[in-house]
This record gives sequence, C-alpha cells and structure tokens, in this order.
Amino acid sequence: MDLIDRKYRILQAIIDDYILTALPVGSRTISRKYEQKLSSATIRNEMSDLEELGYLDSPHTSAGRIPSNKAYRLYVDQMLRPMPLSAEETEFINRCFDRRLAQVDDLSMRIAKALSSMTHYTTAVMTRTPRNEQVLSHLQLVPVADRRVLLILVTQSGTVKQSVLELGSPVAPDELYTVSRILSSRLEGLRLIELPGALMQLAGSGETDEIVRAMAEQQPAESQSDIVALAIGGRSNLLSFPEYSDVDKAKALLSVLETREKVVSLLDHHGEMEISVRIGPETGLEETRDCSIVTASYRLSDGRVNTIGLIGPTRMQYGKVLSVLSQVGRSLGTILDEHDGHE
Amino acid sequence: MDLIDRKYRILQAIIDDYILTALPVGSRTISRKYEQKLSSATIRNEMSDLEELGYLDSPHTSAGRIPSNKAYRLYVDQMLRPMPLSAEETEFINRCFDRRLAQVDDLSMRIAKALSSMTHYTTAVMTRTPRNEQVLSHLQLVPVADRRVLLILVTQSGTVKQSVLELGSPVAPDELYTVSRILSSRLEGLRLIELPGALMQLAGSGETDEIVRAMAEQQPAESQSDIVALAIGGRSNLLSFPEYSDVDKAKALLSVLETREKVVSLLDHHGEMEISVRIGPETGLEETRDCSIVTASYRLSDGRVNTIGLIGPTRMQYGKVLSVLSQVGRSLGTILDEHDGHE
DNA sequence: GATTAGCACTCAAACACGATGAGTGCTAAC
DNA sequence: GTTAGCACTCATCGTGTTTGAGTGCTAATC
Repeated sequence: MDLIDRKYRILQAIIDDYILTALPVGSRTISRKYEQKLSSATIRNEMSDLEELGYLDSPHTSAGRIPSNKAYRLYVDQMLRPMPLSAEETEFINRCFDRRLAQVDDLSMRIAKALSSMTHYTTAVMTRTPRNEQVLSHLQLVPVADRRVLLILVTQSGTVKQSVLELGSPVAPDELYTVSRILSSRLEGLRLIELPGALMQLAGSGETDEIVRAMAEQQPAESQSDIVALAIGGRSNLLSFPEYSDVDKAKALLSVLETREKVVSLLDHHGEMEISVRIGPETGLEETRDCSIVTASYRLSDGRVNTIGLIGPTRMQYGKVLSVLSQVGRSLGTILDEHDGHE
Repeated sequence: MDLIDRKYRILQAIIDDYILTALPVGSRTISRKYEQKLSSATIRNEMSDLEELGYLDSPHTSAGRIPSNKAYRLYVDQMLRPMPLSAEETEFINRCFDRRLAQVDDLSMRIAKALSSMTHYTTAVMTRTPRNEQVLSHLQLVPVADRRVLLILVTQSGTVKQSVLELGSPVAPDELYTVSRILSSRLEGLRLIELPGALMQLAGSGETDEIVRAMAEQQPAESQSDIVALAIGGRSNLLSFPEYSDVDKAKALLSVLETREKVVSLLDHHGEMEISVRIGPETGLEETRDCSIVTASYRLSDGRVNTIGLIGPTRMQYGKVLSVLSQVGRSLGTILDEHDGHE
C-alpha cells in the first residue's frame, strides 16, 4: 500500500510529533509546525484518510490523532532517517568498553547502565552460552571441606563454571590434584554435554570411582539448558514516561522485568535479523502490548550469543535507539576482535 | 519517659491500625476497634497528649493522627509482640535453602526473591568478601588465546575469582600447567593481599618471569577493596504501597536501588547489632527519609559477611519482617553449619 | 477527678457545573 | 483540490457546594 507523497509526509510529521510530546496531535499543529503551505482543513482531510487506512487512531472525537502500531511499523521500516550520534555520544560508548574487560557479567551491567542512561529507556543485556557448543579446556577439583569438593570447569572460550560436589567419604587433597590432572587430560576437548557419558565410561576404572561418579551424576542436571546471564539497567527510567504515570501499569511492567523467563522470552526473538524492532503485540507478551522492544544480537566466535534489548512505550525514539545500538554493535565488534583475534 | 498503661495501649493501637491501613486514624476508630470501654472523647484527650509528647503527628486538623518516627522507634523497641510464622511460611523459607547450594550469587538472588514475595517489601542481599581475610587455596593458569591467560584463584572458602592476563609473548600450555603447580604450592595459604608482594619476590627466579610479573602487576588493582555482591528482588512491590502512588517518589526510590554505592551504604549499618531497624532519617540517605530499613547481618566462618535488608515505608510491618528475618537467619545458620562444619 | 455527651468548627475529598479551548467533520465557496 | 467557516464534541480546569470524618472545648455525669 503506497501512500502518496503528501500523506506520507503528514503521517511522518504526526509520528515525529507524537513521539516527542506524547500528546495527541491535531491538524492545526501539523499545519503550523510541519506543512505551512497547507491549511489545517486540508490536513484534516488527509488525517481522516489516514485514519481510515489504519495508520491513525483517535482517542476520542476532539483530541487529535495518535499513530497506530501499523504506523509505527511503517515508520520504522521506511521513514527512519539515519540519525548520527554526536561526537560525545560515540565517545561515551567507546569509553564503556575501554577498560580492561572484566568478567562478562560485569561488562553486561556496564552496557546496560550506559545504554539506559543514554537513551532514557530500560536496557536488558543477555549473554546466552549454549551448552552444546561449549568445549572443555581444563578441569580442576579443589578441596573445600572434608567431603565437599569444588569442581571448576574452564571452557575454551574462557568461561568458568563451578559447582560443589558432595562425596560419601573424605578424599585427600593430594589425590584430588592427581585426579584433576588425569581427568583433565582425558576429557579436554569434549563438549560439555558429552561429559556425563564420558565420565560414566571412566567410572569403572579404579579407586577414584566415587569422585567420577559424583561428577557424572551432577553434570546432566546442569547440562539441560543453556546458561543465560542477564543484566538489567535503567528500570526507573520507565517511570518518567507519561504512559506509566499510572502506577499499576508501571508495576505490571516492572514485574515482567522481575520474571527471568519473561525477560528472556522478550529478548529471544526468533527472526534472523541482527537488529529487530518489535512493536506492541509483536513483543509477544500480554503485559508488553503497548511497549516496543528493540534488540540487537551478536554471535561471538565462541558460540555465545549476546543480546541487547531496549524497552519503552511504543512511542519510542526509534531513530536514536537504533543509532545507539548499532554504534554499540560496532564498538563491541572491535573489542571482540581484539579479544579473539589471536586465537 | 514512661507512658502510663492506657496511653501506651492507645498508641500501640494507633500504630497497628496505621500500619495496616495507611490511613490517619481517628479517635472513633480506636474507641470502636480497640478500646471499647472508652469513649472517643477520652481517646481524643489521650491522643492530644500523645501528640504533645511527640508520638503522633496530625497531617491537618481534621484528619486523625499518624505515628511519628519516635512512635515507630518505641514500637520497635518495646511494643513488638513476637509474631510466630505459620507452618507454611517456615516451610517456604526452608525450601529456599533446600536445594544443592549453587554459587553464592545465585543463592542471594533466591533469598531476595523469596523474602520479597513473603513480605511484599523490597529485599537486597549483600555478600561482602573482605580482601584481607581471603586465603589462597589454589591457583590455576588456563590458556585462552595466544597471549592471553585466564588466572583462576580459589580461596579456602571456596570462592573463585578469575581475571585475564595479557602477556607480551606467547606461552605454551604445558608451561602454564607447570607454572601453575609451582606457584600454587608456593603461594597457598597466603592472604590475597599478600600476593603482590610474594609474587614480586618470586619474579626474579627464572624463565617464568613474565607470567609472574603480569600477575604481580594485576593483583594490586584488584585487592584495593572488598568484593561486594548484590542481589535485589521485589522492586515492583514498592509500587503497591499508597505512599508511592506518586510516581516521582517511586522513581526516586527506584533510582536509589539502581545506584550500587547507595544500596551498599544502606545495608552497611555501623551498629553492632545482628538485626537492626532504622527508621526514616536513621537510614542515612536523604532519599530514604520516609523509608524504614531492616537489616540482618551474618558473619560467615570464612570471613565473608552476609547482609539481608528489607526496605519499605516507615509504616512497615515490623513484627512480620523481624520474624521472617530471624527465621531466615536460623535456616541460613543451619545451612552454613552443614557447609563449614567438617572443616 | 476522670469520663463522656454534645456542639461548634475544620478541612480534604467528592461532586456538580459552567467555561474554556483544542480538536473534529461537514459544507459551501474559492 | 483547497480552504474558510461553522456547529459540534469532549477532556480539562476552576469554582462552589456538600459530605463526612475528624478535632477541641465545655459542661454534665459518674
């Protein structure tokens, strides 16, 4: 459905204005601020058409019009002008990645905070580590208490997973080191999901039986699903939007952010796009039917997938958000290249 | 200042009622619901006295009275009746600690969520690991990339710290294992803050120079301050309280929860008490001047300090909160005894 | 002397009401 | 096709009124 040039421009003006003010926009406003050649009456006619076409809604008869989800869709897909970031903003983003990169979790939180302070939306950063792509690089058993042993698994991507094993009888520290060396050399290079099987096979081979069995028993439980790390920043930003001046709405949305599975489902978009914009019901949750979510996903070379998501009212500053996200993508790319380049 | 019995009872009734309803309570309410022997006029006289004594405030002339911070203080210190938990509640708390205990961080989050769902307040759990009490148990270097090495430090308490070392030139994996064994046996038993010094001394001893030096250089930066892990749950609960139906107030409080240092300062009370209740301005932050914070601290045998805090309006269900917290303390104690008992 | 009934008074909250003004749709003129 | 003009709608805002929960005070009662 092509919109003739003028309708198109008017629609764009309406969306721009509404995104800025959150107030229903009337014909007069457009005529004065955006299309000075046309009278408000003309605009009115066009707006009437646009409503009929499903691009505009009217909250009530005398209140101006607001863009529909369909309009936002069109806006995002076709109307968005590239909106370059200021030098300070680019600088700011780069500085976030500047320091010696600490644990991923920490970095995620830093990204989340930075993005929410730049955009004034709420940001969630998810790092998903698929179990079945993780390859064991090193294994270490460390005595903690008498019959309690800390098992440390290091994967080739440098991720560390730890868990505690309960043993039936005490084991001497020295023995643990020996077992660690043996197991480490035997199991190195296996994918994590293959561990339980491999351990079971080794289990019959001698005195270290019990440790191996304990490991074999514990692993399956943990290898079920991917490891997902979440960091969320800028929750309080939500409360600045007039759409959440109703406390109940704000509460509902905050509750969603407190439910891990819901946040994951919001970030896990199934499309193929690197950057995706989902508007209103497209977000997939009832509670977010008048939110929009913009996500960007990056697949790291070690198989991990990083997803950054911003959430806000459907009246979102898509232009700004998309520019910021793609700049972050570029910066992140640089970092990761540096990091993995020499492998 | 002793209050004669009747005044005391009336004050208690007022506080109880206000905590329940959040509405200023009038003389008639007390006369009907709490002190049926007395007429509202009598209550009025008593209330007038109580106001003069500083235990009650009146929002305006014809609106009943609300307890002052001084009243809450008295309430917490002297009026609180022990309020045993129901069987289900105790059960619920125990279940939280039931499963195989995963990483501390995860446990913290579980505690935070559980407490906030039980009490309907917001919960923060802080685990502070003092650098200078941490003793090295094991050290391992793991190759990640060509000139990038993952350093894993395991302390005697079972905590794992990891960091990435940048080397000037590549090192063979086999060499890393050898170095790990040597360093591990040499450094074991040292406190973490002693590491840089010890490493410096070792640095002259041979070909492994570079690795040791890299470690020595990195450690000081990290050993500056304690490690503090934070988990916060139940933020959205705040929005259920009528005192936060004003979005701006809610936003201000949520912002505090987003500022790590502020949360830490709220949880880090300097008193000696295991359980502390701070009311209004006693919380120490301007932003929380009409909140109360109840914290419970537990010093673990390995030197870590665990602090659990609940935050809500000064009109807080102190009885319930204190019972829940002390039950959690008991459960946590059991867990930790099990955990450390055999050492 | 403590308690209570009674009464005048206060004040926030709720409600009704009209004025205001931003907006629309329609029609007729340009 | 565009625009001026006009009748109409409706949320918002200020105003005034009512209502009711509350107080303080005084005088009568126990």
